[in-house]
Amino acid sequence: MEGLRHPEDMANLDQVLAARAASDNALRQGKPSQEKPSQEKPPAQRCRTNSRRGLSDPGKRSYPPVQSVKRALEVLRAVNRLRIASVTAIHATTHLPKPTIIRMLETLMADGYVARDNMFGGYRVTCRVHELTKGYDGISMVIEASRVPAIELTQRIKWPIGIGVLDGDAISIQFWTGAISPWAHTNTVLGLRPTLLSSAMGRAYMAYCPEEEREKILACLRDDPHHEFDAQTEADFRQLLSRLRSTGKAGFAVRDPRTEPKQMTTLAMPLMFDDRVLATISVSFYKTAVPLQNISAQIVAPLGETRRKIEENLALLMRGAGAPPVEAGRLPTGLAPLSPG
Amino acid sequence: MEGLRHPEDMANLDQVLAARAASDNALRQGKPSQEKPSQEKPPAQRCRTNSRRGLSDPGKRSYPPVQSVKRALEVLRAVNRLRIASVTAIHATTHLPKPTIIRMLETLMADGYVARDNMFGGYRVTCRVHELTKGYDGISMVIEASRVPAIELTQRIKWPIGIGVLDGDAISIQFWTGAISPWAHTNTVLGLRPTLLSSAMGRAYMAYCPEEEREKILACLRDDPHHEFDAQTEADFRQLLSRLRSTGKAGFAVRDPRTEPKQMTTLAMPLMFDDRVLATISVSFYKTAVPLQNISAQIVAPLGETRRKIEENLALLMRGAGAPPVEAGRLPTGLAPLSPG
DNA sequence: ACGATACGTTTCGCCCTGCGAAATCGCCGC
DNA sequence: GCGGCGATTTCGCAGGGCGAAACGTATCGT
Repeated sequence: MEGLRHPEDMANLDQVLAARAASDNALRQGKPSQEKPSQEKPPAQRCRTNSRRGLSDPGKRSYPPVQSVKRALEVLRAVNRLRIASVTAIHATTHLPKPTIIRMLETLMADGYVARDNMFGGYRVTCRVHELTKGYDGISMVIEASRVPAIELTQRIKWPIGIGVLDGDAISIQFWTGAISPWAHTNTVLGLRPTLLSSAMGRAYMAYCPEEEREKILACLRDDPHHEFDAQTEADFRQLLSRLRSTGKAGFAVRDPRTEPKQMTTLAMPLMFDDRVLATISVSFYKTAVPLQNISAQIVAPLGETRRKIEENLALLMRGAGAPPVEAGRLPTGLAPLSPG
Repeated sequence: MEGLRHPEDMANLDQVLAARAASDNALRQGKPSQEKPSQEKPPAQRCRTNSRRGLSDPGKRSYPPVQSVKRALEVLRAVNRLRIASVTAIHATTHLPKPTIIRMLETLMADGYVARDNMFGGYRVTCRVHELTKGYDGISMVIEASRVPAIELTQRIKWPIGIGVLDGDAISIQFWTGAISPWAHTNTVLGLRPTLLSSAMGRAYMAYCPEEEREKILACLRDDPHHEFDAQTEADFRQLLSRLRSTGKAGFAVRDPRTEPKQMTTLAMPLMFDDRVLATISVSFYKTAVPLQNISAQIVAPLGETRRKIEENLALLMRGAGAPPVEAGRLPTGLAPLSPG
């Protein structure tokens, strides 16, 4: 319930987050998150993508947004809304001057995003627009769904959280809250590719992905000489996985204690939609810092709750993403906004 | 087989069509489509969206494409391809100067299409990009799939073809080849909303749409006092529909002969994907021009063939449109192009 | 630890591109 | 064949966009 309400709301997600950036940074620096007179110019601490520091501060923008680009996107959005769009209709919704609208439409047509002719009497978008969207499903969506809950979890339990997705024969870590964890043990883990066999994330993935996929992956591991994946190893691994699955929906995987860093452990859960594992989420912590009997309460329970929130978000985003081509409303109207009646 | 091979190819569809524009226009004017020395300047006949003339001629562009817009879209496309994109990676694929890339990214971020932070170390697209795509499914896609085959059909049988989609309690005509038919009987039918009960398109839709949808629509017609839809009418209509369905997949609907224009008739088929009717296609012709015994060969057969082509295209486009979030390849790689190894 | 190196970001002044009011053009309906 | 509507084009001005070069801030190797 505290998650996202509606795909539309997602546009605000990062704004919400941005608003939280200050406190994130404060947290990182151990300062109490006291309010500071907002008029006083903050110490101009730019944050770059390659900075280990917290969030990017949304204030300072060296470049003002490029006007023509904003307008073009506005026009493209309008054509999407209108389905079959006339210049006047676009003008009515965007209030841009008509020459500008035509200029943008010409530009969009030149790149093939929009088509026009009198057989349908207006402008429409073409399948080319998918090029502008294709990359969203997958890691981008997972991050969008995970960002807020993962940050909250880190603020709560202090240990860094990671998110990873399947990438070939390994997990690829794509998100990591080490920047706001007081106890991050390393600079970054972004881009690392923990093993499917011995890492917590890999095990969580393999345990909960659909059987068909699991078999295909195992077959690949078997065939690839890079992996020492003999019959015994496979049998042991399969048993590990089935034991994991038998713990039910709330199960979590643990990193093979024989892997580095040995003074830490990692604990992972799958992030699922339907029966697929879209990604996995993990927490890493010093073994000595969390006594064994406290792990359930201090780690597993919060992580499970975070997982639930993320999966809720994912479900909403998936629904919004793969919008059904024909709405199932009462009697759908709006495919044809041109209708004269 | 002669249809579209691959969603990617669709970008060329309109170019292919555009190349055909000249002959379309020639056809319209009854001139033999003789080649004219291409150096000789054609009579500068601009074609506008609201023109009844054939296709828009792709040559003349009063405005050159807006550079910054093209670049911004290029950057957005690159971010989509890269999933998590660094400035350098974008630079490598686009060869745009880095300041330009950053300027565009800032602009895209200002509009919320792109997000950035160091927790995932780069830029990614957000769910907001759906605003740039949303309008494609539905009529835009149907037209994209139908345009070429419908035009070919018109050139072959000469009678005008119409494409319509469900719009509330009627069909809305969204595409019409009257502009290139020598025997178009009226200026335009775009935007007209033929009845579900008595029009050929409406009947074709109702006959072949999923039962659940049909019942819902019939219930709405029953409840809406605007329609005189008494029990007897409904019974007759249901019988008509079931008789239509019983003719199998190749069935076609005919316009109620009591509706105007009475000297013509209209004949329609559904355009289906899976078990849904995405649109309907129709031909209208003078009753006296096509003797009853010739209708099957001169109208139904060519229309059926066209329908098949369009449905093939639709299937390809639908597949490309609703791309599965996780590819089912051997072992999918590429969700994470950042992987260092 | 400390430079070396790589990468992200910003500055700044020139110049050209994009702007939009107004004019033009083509269709439609009368 | 005229008037009105909507699409498209013209054209001269000026502000927006451009990118080489400079500048911080990280990471990496030793």
